Amino acid sequence: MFSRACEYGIRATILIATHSIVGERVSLKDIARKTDSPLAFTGKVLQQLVKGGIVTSVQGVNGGFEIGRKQMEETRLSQIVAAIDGEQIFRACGLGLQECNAKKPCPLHDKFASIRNDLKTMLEGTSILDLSTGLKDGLTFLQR
Amino acid sequence: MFSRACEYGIRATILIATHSIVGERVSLKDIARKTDSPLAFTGKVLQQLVKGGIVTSVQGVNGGFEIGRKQMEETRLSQIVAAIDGEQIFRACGLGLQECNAKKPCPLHDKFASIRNDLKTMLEGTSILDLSTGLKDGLTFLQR
DNA sequence: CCAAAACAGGATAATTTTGTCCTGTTTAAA
DNA sequence: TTTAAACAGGACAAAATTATCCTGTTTTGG
Repeated sequence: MFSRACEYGIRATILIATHSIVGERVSLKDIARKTDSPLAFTGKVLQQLVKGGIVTSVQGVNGGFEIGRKQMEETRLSQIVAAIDGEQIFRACGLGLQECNAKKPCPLHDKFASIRNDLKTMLEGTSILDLSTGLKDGLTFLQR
Repeated sequence: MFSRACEYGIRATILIATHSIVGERVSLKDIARKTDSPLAFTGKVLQQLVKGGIVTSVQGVNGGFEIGRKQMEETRLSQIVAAIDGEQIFRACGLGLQECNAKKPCPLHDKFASIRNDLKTMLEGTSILDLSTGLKDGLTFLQR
């Protein structure tokens, strides 16, 4: 569904948020360890998220990644996905046709568009904060 | 969503069905042309579909691919996807965790499972014949 | 029988994705 | 001021996916 890079990015962002909630920064090293992700590669993904304005990075000793309270409330999962995988997943034809629309639909168009739209709605309706609270309370997990 | 290979496979199968409905076979050459797919690669995908029992191939002059009436009624889109991309898409965690379930869910588990299940239901409820009739009647398309 | 059409399948190549390594810069603390 | 922690980013490597090429086998029609 999502690329590896995107999965790592979402996991990293959720972890960062749970730390930011209690006023802490997280280092890439800790992110990689706590989300079971390859360190250097996750670093690249985080660079994309910083550029995309999803999370903030602080260099130097005691640096790391963080995300503001308002940001975690307002940022939607759809934005993380878009920042890493692009908008393709929200628009693309299920059968890979470049020009597939209501006027000239592929055989799966209607049924696929319905699912794709449900996915879009779900991703747009889910904030980083939504995903982080369960993790912070030990109800959800980011490993294995 | 689906791999390229899978998209080609679905498009090929639908095209084969529209020809089989009127008692014709289609050659790989025609399939590639009419579905805008790379010939040799599509050939490989079709080999998988033949092995998977989705379509039948006939060698020699006047050979090609075909699919029986009963097969096209009974075969579900989910089976094509499974034959090429595997069952991953029906089971996998949205965040890529290997062990994500109701007992130990990722933060997105419930919301993602719901969408994934809708997709599964849709694919299992759609037959090759369903997809082929619109194409045969000129209401849907497989190119561009 | 022979030629040509057509699928099967191995080998190889190109591209994309995933992943690692190394060097540089920033920054706080000792 | 020096050191070490930590992110940034370029270069490179590995793996997976996508795509092509070529040879072989099957089969029908002339």
